[in-house]
Amino acid sequence: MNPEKHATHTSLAARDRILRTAHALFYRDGVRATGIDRIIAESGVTKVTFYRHFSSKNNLVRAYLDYRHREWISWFSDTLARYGGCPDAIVLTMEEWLRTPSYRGCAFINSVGELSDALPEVAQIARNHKEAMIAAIALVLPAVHQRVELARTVALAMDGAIVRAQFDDTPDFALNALKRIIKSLLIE
Amino acid sequence: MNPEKHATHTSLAARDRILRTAHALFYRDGVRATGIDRIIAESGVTKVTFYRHFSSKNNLVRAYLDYRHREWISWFSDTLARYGGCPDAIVLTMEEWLRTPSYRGCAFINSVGELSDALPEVAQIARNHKEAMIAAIALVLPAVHQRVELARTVALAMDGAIVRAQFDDTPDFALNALKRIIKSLLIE
DNA sequence: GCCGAAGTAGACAGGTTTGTCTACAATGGG
DNA sequence: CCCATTGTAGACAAACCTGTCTACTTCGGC
Repeated sequence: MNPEKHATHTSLAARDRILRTAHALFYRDGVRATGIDRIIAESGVTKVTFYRHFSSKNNLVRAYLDYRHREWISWFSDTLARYGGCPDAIVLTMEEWLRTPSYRGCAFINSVGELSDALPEVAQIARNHKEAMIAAIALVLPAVHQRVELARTVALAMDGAIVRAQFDDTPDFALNALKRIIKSLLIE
Repeated sequence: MNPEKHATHTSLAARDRILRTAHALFYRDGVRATGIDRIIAESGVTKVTFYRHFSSKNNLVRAYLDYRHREWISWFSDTLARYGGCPDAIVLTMEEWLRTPSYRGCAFINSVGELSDALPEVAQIARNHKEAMIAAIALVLPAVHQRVELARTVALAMDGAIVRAQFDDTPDFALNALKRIIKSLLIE
């Protein structure tokens, strides 16, 4: 009855392949620009298999955003810790991300711009994602009071750097500006 | 020979109606989500008329971004001046924009996310737009040296506020965070 | 008054989109 | 060992996309 419990390893592999392919294509080319047929062909399944796992493209988009959220947040938390879990870790972690060759901005910001009318809950999904990002940031900030409010402000500057690095040739300016803003906020 | 010189007032009206309709729909619903047929129907022209003015959808998109750029920059400069042309005018101008009911974020950030592969020059168009925005900001900042560099940093924070306000219910947090960042940057 | 530019209505081509359908094979747990 | 689940291949429907085409009208400048 419960598909989660009855899923075999082969079915998990098929579902997983679809989700990974969708993630790669949706993130790289955009959700609207990517057709179901393309995802089906590149993940090596058939249409029936696909529609048995995801009853519609919108459901696949929801699964993609959920998958992206979990992957990105765990990568972000781990990388902040790897760089020492101090305020400086923020810019270093961002630098590592923004210099990734496959970097194409924030999947959630991009999806809100693309889908706000077609998939209304995407705004709420984006808010949840940013809230988790803010919580991770707060952990590496000094324990001033209103630490979460400070983390929110830092997160807003990060979003500015994220979109700026998306259309600049190099992320250098975005990273320098972010560093300057964080330093300035922490001096007070 | 020169279509600019031979254009009659009726033809200008038709071209203008198409451009305004395209602007409204592209900005509200996104470029990929808006079909040519819809723009044609809502601007009250026929397909032949449309394709006489814009030889392809991509050309219409370019014209839309150019139109948006000129309109937005002149509104932004005027509004900064209207609020006194001082640093405080930045947040007040942003507040006026972000509280507009039709607010849907920055047309250029949205277009980069949607079209970066389909229309490669959109990244350059976005950079040009932000450069003009930075120049307008610099005019209201105190005449410190490196004023333009300061304006660039302020612009990055504005971009953060722009995307944040796009998926929040109210722009209150984005505006407060922006105010805090600008104040902090100007204290030094 | 003629001619070119710009307008009208609407059919059409060729491609792409999402989603359904039939028919059949493999496989693993009760 | 049987049967539900999951998989395969591929045709199909119905809508939508961009762009072209024919055929006719309106209007302004030379």
